[in-house]
Amino acid sequence: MGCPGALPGPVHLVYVLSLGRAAGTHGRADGETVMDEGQPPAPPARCADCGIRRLAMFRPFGPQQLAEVQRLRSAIRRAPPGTELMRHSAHDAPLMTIYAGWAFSHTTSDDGARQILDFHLPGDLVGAEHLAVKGTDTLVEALTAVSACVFPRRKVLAEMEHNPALSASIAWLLARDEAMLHERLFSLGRRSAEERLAHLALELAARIRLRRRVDVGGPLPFPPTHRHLADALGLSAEAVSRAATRLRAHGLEQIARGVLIIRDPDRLAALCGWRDEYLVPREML
Amino acid sequence: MGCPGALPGPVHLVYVLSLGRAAGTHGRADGETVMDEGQPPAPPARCADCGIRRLAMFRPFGPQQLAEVQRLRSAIRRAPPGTELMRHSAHDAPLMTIYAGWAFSHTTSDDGARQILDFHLPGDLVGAEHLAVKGTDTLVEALTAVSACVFPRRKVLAEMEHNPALSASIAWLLARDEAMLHERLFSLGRRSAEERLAHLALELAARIRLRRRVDVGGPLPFPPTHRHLADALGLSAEAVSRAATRLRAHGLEQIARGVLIIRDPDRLAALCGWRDEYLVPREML
DNA sequence: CGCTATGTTGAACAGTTTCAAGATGCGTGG
DNA sequence: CCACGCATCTTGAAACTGTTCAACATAGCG
Repeated sequence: MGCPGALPGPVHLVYVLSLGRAAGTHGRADGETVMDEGQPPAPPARCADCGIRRLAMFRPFGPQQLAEVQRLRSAIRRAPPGTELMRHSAHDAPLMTIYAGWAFSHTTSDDGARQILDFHLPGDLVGAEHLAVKGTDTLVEALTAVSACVFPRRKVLAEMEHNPALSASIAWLLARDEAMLHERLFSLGRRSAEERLAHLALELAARIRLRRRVDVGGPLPFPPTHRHLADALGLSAEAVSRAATRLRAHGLEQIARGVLIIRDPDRLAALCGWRDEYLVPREML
Repeated sequence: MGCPGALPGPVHLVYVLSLGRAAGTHGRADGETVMDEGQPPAPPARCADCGIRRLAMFRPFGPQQLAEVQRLRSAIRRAPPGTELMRHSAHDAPLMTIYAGWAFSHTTSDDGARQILDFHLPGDLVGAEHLAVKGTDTLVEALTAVSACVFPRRKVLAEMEHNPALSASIAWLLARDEAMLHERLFSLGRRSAEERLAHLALELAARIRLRRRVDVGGPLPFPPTHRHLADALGLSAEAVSRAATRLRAHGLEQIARGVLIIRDPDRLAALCGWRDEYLVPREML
């Protein structure tokens, strides 16, 4: 999905993560919409040209499968921060793959409590969990300016019926999601505020690095505010602030102005019981 | 998986959920192991005879696909309560479908804190999330006496490559899991002890009823202890006890001696913001 | 330059944990 | 059938972690 496939190799995606320059947008397919509400770079017209495709989170796709996937794409969407990208309770909520920028899914209860369920980075497939069940009013919102490919639910389901590679790929991504959710569940259930923050920072750092394949110790783009982190971690924004202050004071990590710096990965990992196996793909056969 | 397929219809599965009489176990396929460590009823030899197959949580399977799935099964396992059924970190952790009894997955940190990630009821596929990524030391333990079908990971992966129905079915089950995890995440992040317990009780009651298709208001089998509930909800056993006492006093629900009674579904649902859409299958096309 | 969103810090409060003691229930063996 | 023993559940009181409310600081943006 979202132009999956191909083998890993040297990729320059820094511009995608940091919202730098825009990519070319010529030669669209028939019937494709481009909703241009923001400034992030739009994905290329042909999936084969898509840098995202090479990222580690996709299973290899052959050229003909890639072409089939590209036919499923119904639109390209660009949107500024804060835009509601998707409402899963809607009858025909589509699937999306983030091409550039960050988004997040969340649920809000009647009394206004918000729980962020996941952050979405470039290359992530969003909404696959709602292929099967209608979720409970989950919203996807752009955290930064975002560009994404849109795939209609019905088309994807129809294609899955006779395209094992697509089904397997989606199953694969869902499995990875589930592993991440298990870790998050452990955080909310059994870790202290400080440990939760440390763990989330390490997870997002690992996910960013899987995409960039560079700069292991350096500053990483990190758009979420304390409020976002609090709503993801089941805390108040004040608790996040205090936890962040303590981690910074101990020289472990630093979050400021949209940038995350992991200063002492080993002590951080020891603090929160971090292990990275759950993000690393398993050999499939 | 675990004999999926077929359309809903009148089914008598009370015995499976309550661990009553055993089913016949003749005519096994070649090379199939039967590990008999306990007393629960074993699944039938032929997937086509499997009552579980008819349950709502599976997508329809044709007869030939059913036969293919049956060929993947490597063993049948019966085990008493407390048995470690599976260790996901193991190199070749298999997949399992529960046929009778309850199980649960959990992770335990170095300092002994346990987080239960999910409960598994008859018909549930366990371990699919580890097809793609090696989880972080997740263990599956029998909560009651359990019988289950075992499928080797490699065989399933190989079959998925060219069997879209299987891939789609697994994607479907993973999607349902993810929706449940989202709800659980909301619980741990944003609900009080009382609300968490109410919500979990409603969810498990709904899942039991999806299998039994009977007895909507009556007593339901409910094996988890306060300790299990606490570890699933991110609470202490004492907090669960206090929450349960309050819910009972208000005439909302009652948990005692392995039996759950939902006394006032409407007020319970209002209390915790329960909605059932996330368990109900969406029309696929 | 000033507005607004975000981050920081303090103090009172609340919900949950922890520790502890006792009650209840259930299976086992006499 | 009853007595014992162990696991589970219940209840109380103190301690703790995080929440809430409030004031202020800082940064980014028009």
